[in-house]
Amino acid sequence: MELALPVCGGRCSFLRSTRENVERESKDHPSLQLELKLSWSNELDVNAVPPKIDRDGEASRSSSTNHALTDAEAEKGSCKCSEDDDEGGGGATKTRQKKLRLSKEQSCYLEDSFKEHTTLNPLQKQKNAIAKQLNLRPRQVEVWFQNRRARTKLRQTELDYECLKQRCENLTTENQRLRQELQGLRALRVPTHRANAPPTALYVCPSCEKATPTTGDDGKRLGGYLGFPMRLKRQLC
DNA sequence: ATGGTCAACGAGCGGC
DNA sequence: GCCGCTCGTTGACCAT
Repeated sequence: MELALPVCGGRCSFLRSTRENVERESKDHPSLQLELKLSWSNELDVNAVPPKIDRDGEASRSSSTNHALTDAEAEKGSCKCSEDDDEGGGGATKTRQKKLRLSKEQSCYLEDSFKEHTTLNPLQKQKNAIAKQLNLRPRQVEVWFQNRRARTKLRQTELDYECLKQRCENLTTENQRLRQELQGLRALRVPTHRANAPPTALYVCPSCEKATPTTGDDGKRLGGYLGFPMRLKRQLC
């Protein structure tokens, strides 16, 4: 089986490439896919033996997408290719990390943790526990939570925007309808309206959308009588 | 080739 | 001063 070249020359990329290639090769073989799925799904077993890789090409037990550790690396708590970057530290010789995607299993575990709490609890206990569980560095867990919160906020902003946009469109439509209605009523306007009956003003609270009819005096106080039998004003409750 | 996604980072800020 | 956060950005990776 053909293997992709290691991206950063380290074991992690090699393992990642191995897995991706295996998955790619298995696309046309459903039974093999099932086997692989089961194989990948074992990765979270912290008691499992770290993956042994056959450099001749066959992954005897493939690793996670991002960071599978050798025994030594697991003990050190990091599998990163550059050793001088633990916890975001590093000196003048610091080299940039290659950006490697987290595996599905790692992401799922982090998602589950995020569902429970969107922030890591203090004293680094949770962070370290998750990091240990997933064979990641605590810094990676921290960054993942930061980015995840940012994504949540962005999604919410997009949702809010869509919601406001929809409301704006609805109001525009309603405005047009009312204008047309107004034109029709203007054409039918009867003078006795002004003399005998106070005009009805309709106030709609923009927050609760509740419409409240008011007296003519209210209408005058809030903007003056326009001479129309019905008008729409917006005012907070 | 290009645009989207996401891990990673640095700056800046506030709480303790 | 330290720590953890948000925000903006960068760069690797991936799908098209």
